[in-house]
Amino acid sequence: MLYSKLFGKTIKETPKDEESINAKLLIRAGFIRKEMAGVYNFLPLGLRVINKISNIIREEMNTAGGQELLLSSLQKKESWETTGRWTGFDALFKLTSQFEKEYALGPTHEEVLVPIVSGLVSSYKDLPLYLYQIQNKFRDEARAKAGLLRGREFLMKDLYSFHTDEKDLADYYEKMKKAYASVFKRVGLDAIQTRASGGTFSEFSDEYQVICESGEDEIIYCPGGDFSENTEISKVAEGKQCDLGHGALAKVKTIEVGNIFQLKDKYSKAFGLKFKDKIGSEKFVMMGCYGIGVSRLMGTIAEVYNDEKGMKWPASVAPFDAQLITTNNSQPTTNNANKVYKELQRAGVDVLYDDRDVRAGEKFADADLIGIPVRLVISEKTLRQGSGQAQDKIEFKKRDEEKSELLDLNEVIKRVLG
RNA sequence: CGGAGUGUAGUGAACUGGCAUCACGCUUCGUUCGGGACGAAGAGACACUGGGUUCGAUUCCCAGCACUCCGACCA
Repeated sequence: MLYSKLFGKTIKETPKDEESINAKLLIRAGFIRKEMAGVYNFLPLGLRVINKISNIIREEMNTAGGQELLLSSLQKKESWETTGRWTGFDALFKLTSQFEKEYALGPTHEEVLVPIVSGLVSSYKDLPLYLYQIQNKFRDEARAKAGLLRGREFLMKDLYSFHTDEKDLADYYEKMKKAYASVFKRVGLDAIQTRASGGTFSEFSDEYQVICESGEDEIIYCPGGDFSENTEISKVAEGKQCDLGHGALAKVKTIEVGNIFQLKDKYSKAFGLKFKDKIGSEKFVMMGCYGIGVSRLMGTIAEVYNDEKGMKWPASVAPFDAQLITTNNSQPTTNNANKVYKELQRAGVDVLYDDRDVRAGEKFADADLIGIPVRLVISEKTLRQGSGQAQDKIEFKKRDEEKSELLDLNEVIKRVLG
């Protein structure tokens, strides 16, 4: 991609209507634009990150047997009345059409999915079943805040599992824990599995919490990794020694990036979702649900991976693999850079080539702000040795390191893709 | 939803009861060219909305709206 053609610009000043790091940086770097409080638009750079994250989640959900589908955002009132959540779900967006008909804008999808499953599942042979989607959710938050961290419209992955019995649900629940651990690890986050309130469904749920000052949750956890509880439910005191000898339990602020629940038969009962078991008796389907806030995850990564110059994306979710820069517009430099750009693309490197006619300093500053993990520079220096003899090198520098090296194209490709 | 703060050009800021100012960005020209360069010439604003006070309001007052933060809330 040529930078000169990329829709979206970096801005030098930090926007005055944003306080959170994630919103300030992502807006300045040209990833997102605010629509209104709690609602953001994703520009091409931002969408690339969203897609990278989404695809990692897809891979893990598919590995866990999930089938992707896409459910409606506009939902019928009757289903929400069936579950008692038309009035029972505080953050439910309700809208009235020009014909005075009322609808819900989906904050979650049990009310849509369960009736569909109910029509298609009737035997134990149809179970278990794992269905998920990645889709915009709407929640009428009393107060949206912190950029992408708490929005009124946000992207979420929600998977629903359907089982013949509690044992099977519990087994899958454990399997999902592994899938979740894998997702967060792959996107570069250290997410702590945390015991939390089960809401109206069950005694407990498990949350995935990332330690971050700007988070609105608080956990008490063992640094050794064998214990973590949300302080909303925890009765454990900070400073207490870990039972397994890992030291003192600590209290920290966190961002909740995922939450998994055992719904059991709550929605099956509401919608009459039953199946016939092997001996022909009818039973309610047991359910679990498993959510990851995709856009919140992006915001969390922005909160964690940055410095005073800008973003420092983990390679797995970066909008591009590498950013290519020239420091001048002389013919030899430009010709060489054009050639390198093509060869990188041919080798499968997703590269953002800053071909603008601006000074080097501006390109460097923008590259640091955008935060692509690898910066490649082509200049007089890389094309000529100290003795004046011609050479064909590329300066390779990682965003999160200070040192740079002069490398051959092949070595660059190897390092970027490796 | 309670409390506080802020609304002026695409962005960030200033000033003022009497023709609205600056920087960045943008357009054109020239000089520059490894860390947001320099010079010259331009374009760009119903000063959030509505009311009030006043000869005159962007400025003072009231109401509303929007955004941010704190709190409450967050299946």
